[in-house]
This record gives sequence, structure tokens and C-alpha cells, in this order.
Amino acid sequence: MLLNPRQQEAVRAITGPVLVLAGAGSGKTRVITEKIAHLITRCGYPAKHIAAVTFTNKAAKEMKERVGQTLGREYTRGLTVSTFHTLGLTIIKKEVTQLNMKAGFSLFDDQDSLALLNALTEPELDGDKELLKRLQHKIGQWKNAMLLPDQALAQAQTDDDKLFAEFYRRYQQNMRACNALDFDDLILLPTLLLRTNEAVRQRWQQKFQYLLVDEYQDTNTSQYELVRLLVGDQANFTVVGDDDQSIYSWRGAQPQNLALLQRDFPQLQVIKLEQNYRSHGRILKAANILIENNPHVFEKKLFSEMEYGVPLRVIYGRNEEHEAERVIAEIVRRRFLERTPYSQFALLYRGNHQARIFEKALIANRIPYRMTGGQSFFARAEIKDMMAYLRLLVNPTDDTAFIRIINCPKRGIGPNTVERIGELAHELHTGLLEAANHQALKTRLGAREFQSVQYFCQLIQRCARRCDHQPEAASALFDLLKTIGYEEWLYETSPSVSAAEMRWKNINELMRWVSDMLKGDAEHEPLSLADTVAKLCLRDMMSRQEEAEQGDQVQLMTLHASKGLEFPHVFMVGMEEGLLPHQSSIDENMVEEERRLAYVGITRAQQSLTFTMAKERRQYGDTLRPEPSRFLFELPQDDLEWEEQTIATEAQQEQTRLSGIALLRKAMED
DNA sequence: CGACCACCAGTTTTT
DNA sequence: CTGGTGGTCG
Repeated sequence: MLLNPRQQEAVRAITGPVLVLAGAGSGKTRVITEKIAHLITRCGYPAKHIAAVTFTNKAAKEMKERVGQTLGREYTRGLTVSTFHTLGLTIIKKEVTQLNMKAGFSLFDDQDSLALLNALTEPELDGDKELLKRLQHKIGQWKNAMLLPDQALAQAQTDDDKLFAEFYRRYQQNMRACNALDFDDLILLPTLLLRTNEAVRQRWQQKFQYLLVDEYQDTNTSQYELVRLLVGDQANFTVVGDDDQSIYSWRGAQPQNLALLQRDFPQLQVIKLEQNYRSHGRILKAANILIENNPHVFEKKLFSEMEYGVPLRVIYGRNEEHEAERVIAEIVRRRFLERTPYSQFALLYRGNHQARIFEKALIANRIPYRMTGGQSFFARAEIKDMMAYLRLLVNPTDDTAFIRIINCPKRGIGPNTVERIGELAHELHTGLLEAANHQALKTRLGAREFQSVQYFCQLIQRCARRCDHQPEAASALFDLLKTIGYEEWLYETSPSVSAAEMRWKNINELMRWVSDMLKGDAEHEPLSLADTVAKLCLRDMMSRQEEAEQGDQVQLMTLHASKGLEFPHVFMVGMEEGLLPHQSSIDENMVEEERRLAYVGITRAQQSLTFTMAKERRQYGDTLRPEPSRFLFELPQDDLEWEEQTIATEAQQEQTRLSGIALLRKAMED
């Protein structure tokens, strides 16, 4: 299909700064892809001088694939398509010396950072989880605002802030000592370096002569600064975004960055993509009318040339179980009466906990479903353990990794022993592993403990040495795994055999990724173990992501997770005051973002959209009688069918429906 | 080292 | 209230 005039304009605007305001379903990925192709084939930009930046690996992967399809792989060689964080990592790796970093640094995820913060603030905070979370959040804010500890301290108003700034200083110092970076550092360090070092700045501006940024409304301050520094005075770049889909301000995204762009680049060309290719007219109308209740910097109104479609509906359940049953009854009915595959239905909810009840109902009715989100692969204990081993192999000063695995699997090294090692490390100004390997430890530990520690150190060292010989690295890792007896330990400590099997399967999955990445393939150079581990920490695995089986399944996810996706039939469940908008957003006057969240949900639907709610909902022991979400009242009521609310009719309808379904199912199963 | 009990949290989450 | 986790005791 041809690009529409607006899309063409967006693709062809190649001189100076361009902002593409891309409404939901307006074909923005297509525009970015076509634009990259245009730059390479028509404008003489070599692929290696173009960078496209996204927020998620998934988006980066998709974009890479689509550019590859449009242009053919040979033209896209050298093209940079990566996440902000991977881009940051690339710059840091190239500039390690400028940054006074040692190669083979570790990347800490939020859990690792929290563990470190906990250890560092033990005397003052005594493991207070709430305060630790707040501290971590505060440090993240400082980093996003590009404030270093001493600047944070200088700016601190309250005593609490001063204390937190002091913790921030401690944290950074320790991170340095461990040769570790957190995710925010991956943006902060390159930004500060580019800002202060002219030569480095020129080098990277030379490297990236054209920059494209996807989901620009999700950038935070330091990411925007990084963009500004990379594009320089030439300012040849395109950012694509939609302020109405900004739903991540709670984690630092600054949708104002869209408006700032106009201030910082007065020559900014603004192009609006308002034709929607996804949804029926009624759905789009509802979305437009809802979002008009929010203030806008750039006015935008989506239109669709598709049919008007069926009315939107609101249905009720007596309570949350009944709400789930009704949704399932509806899905089953349409599955068997209209032959709609399960995979065309999506259930969207505000909070993960809401999924439980729907999951239960789906299982009870033997309906296949797929839940995205929830506990991630890399948050699993066994994966964290394995990653800690890998990190320690690459970076012997990674004390967080050392502490995690020194006694896992159990090898008779208790907290006291670790304490002794810590004392020695402190005296010698070294990392824990080096201290553990030091002869001075012999006089401070019992013979058995000393031996255990020695054994562990040798294991790590021997494996690390073998890993230096690239071809041997993978087998060295498998040997290590065998030697420590991790599989046996899993079976001993798991609550059930099946849980152990699952965990061991996960370990093998991880190991397969590692060995694939070490080996490389047709499209990927073999990586060093250090690079492999770094990529894994950023969840940036080449080729296949875990999205393996995708049969005919009902889709379950949070509204946040649904951004960027589309489904023929959408159920937005729990449309109640307190849930959507969430109570805390109501309390803090933050309802606009909740409205955008509802907007995102609505614009996922292609053909039909059903809102559901429960008349009664149990929460923390007591029963609530929630009001329908205010957003339902903001929608055009002519297009919205509120279900008849009489309990008697409801029960009757239910009865007929259920018996109908039972008959249908029986007929289908025979 | 495993079972049981007490305690805690309860919005969204990627890198 | 409920589910998950962490710690302790046998």
C-alpha cells in the first residue's frame, strides 16, 4: 500500500529537525522504516551513519526486521537500531578510557541496586523496604536530571534529602569500586561525557549523521539531552511520538519533551499523522472524545475510513468472579457462534492482580490463554544466580554477584565467613573475590571454611581463565555448572519436582542463549563473554525472543503492556473508579495519565470494544461497591450500550446464555 | 535441611 | 483477605 500524503511528507522531510505526531494506529513504524530506506537509497546516507533509537528490545528487533524486509539485508549492514540503553552501552564501551572505567564492567538491574543500597544503608535505614525504594527512586530521579551526588547534596533542601544525597554518594562510590553501572548510568555517563568532551562529541556526531527516535514521549530528561548532544547543530533528526499515549511518567518519562523540542529547535517541522488504519469509526470517535478531556500542546484528531462498526458495550458482573464469568461466556459464545478465534480477543486490565480471577475462570473453562508480563524471566532466582556467576567471571570486583553466589549452592560458607572476607577486603581495599583468595584469610577462618572459600575461588578463576579462550568459553561454563552441582541443588530446594524441572529448563534456556551469542551466526559476530553478559543484562539477545508458542489463545495483559499492539476484540475489564482511574491517581490529582491509559486501551480495538465492571469487589477483606469509571461517562453515550441493570433480567439472560454455551460446547466436543 | 508459621504488602515496568 | 516470602525451629 502507498503512503498517504502526510506519511510521505514525514518520510521526505530530511533536512533539520522533524517531529512526527503519530496517533494510535497511524502507521508510525512504517514511516520510520520507510524513512530509513529513503535516507539510504535516495539521500546518500550510508547505513552506518544512521541510528534509530527505541525504548524496548522488541521494538528495536521489529524495526530491524522491517527495514531488512524493505531494503534487503545487504543495504542495512552497519545500521544502528537499538534501545537507548544499548546505544549508551555502545558509547561507553568505545569510550571506556575517557570514562576511567575498566573493561568488563557489570550492569546492575534494579534488584541488584536495591541489594547494594540495602547493604550500604544498613546502619541508618535498617533494611526499611519502603525507605529503600524511595531512595532508589530518588537516585534515579537525580540521575535522570543529570545531577551527581555533590550537586544533589548542594541542592538538597530537607534533612531527608541531604541524607539521601549522602547515600547516593556512597552508592556511586561503591558502584565504581565494583566496576558496576546501573541502567540509568548507561544514559547518564555518555550524556555527561558528550557534554564535557568536545572531541568525543564530534566523533559521535560524525558517526550518527541522522538520528530517529521512536516513542519520543517516553524520553526522560537525560535521554533528551543525549539526543540533543548527538544531533548537534546540524540537527538532522526525526522523532516520532504521541503525547496522548504517554503512560510512563511515573517512571521518569517527560512528555513535555515534545513541547521542549519546539523551544529548543525553532525550525522544527511538525507533521501530524491522523489517519488511523486500525479501528472502526465508532471506536475512534470514542477515543477522540475521551482524550479531548485532556489538555494538549498539539491538537490532533484521528479519523478512519473504515466502517462505523458496532456500538461499544458496558456489561456488569455481580462481583469480580461473575464479571470474569461473563467475559468468558461472551468469548465462548462468539467463538462458537461467530467462529471468532480465541486469539482475536484481548483482556486488558489496570493491575496485574486483576488477571488472577480471569485466569482462574479461563482455566475452569479450558480456554487457552496467554498472559504477557508478570514475573519476567530475568527476575527468577535461578536466572539471577546464573547471571551472578557470569558477572563474577567477567568482573571479579562485582561484589554483589559474589555475595549472591558465594554460598549458592550451599558450600558451607555462612554469613560469618562472608563478614570476615568483607573485613579483609575493606583493609586491603580490594573486591571480595580477591580478598577471599588472599592468604591473610587463613588465620582468620576455621580450616574448613578457609578450604571452602579457596575451593570456590579456584573454581571461578579456573573457569574465568578458560573463558578467555573464546572457543572454550561455552564448555567451560557448562563444566562450571556441573561442578557446582546446580541441578542437584535445584531439585533439593524446589518445593516440587515440576518446579525444579521448570527452573532447570530456564537455566538451559539461558545457557543456550549464552553459547549462541558466544558462537555468533550468519548475522552476528561472535561475542566475548563480557559482551554477552552485558547484552543479557540489557535483555538484548539476538534472534529469537521467548515468544515461541503463539497458538489460538486469548490474550491477557495490562493496559501498559498493550501499547503498540492491536486486537480485533478488546475487553477492558474493571472499569471502575478506584481501578481505572486508579485510586492513588485520583488522590494525587493525576487522572490525566489514567485517561491516556484508557485511551491506549480503547485504541487497541479494531472491531469491537467491551467494558466490564463488577457491582461488588472485595478488597483487603472488605467489600466495595464501586462506581463506574468516570471515563465511561466521558465517552459518546450514543455509541455506548449500557447493559440493562435489573438483577432479574441479568440473571435470566445469564441463565439462557450459559445453557446455550453448555449445549454448544457439548456439540463441539462430540 | 525441610516444614511450618509469621509477617508483609497490595499500580503500572523497561532497561 | 490472600498470597508470597523469609526465617526459624525441630
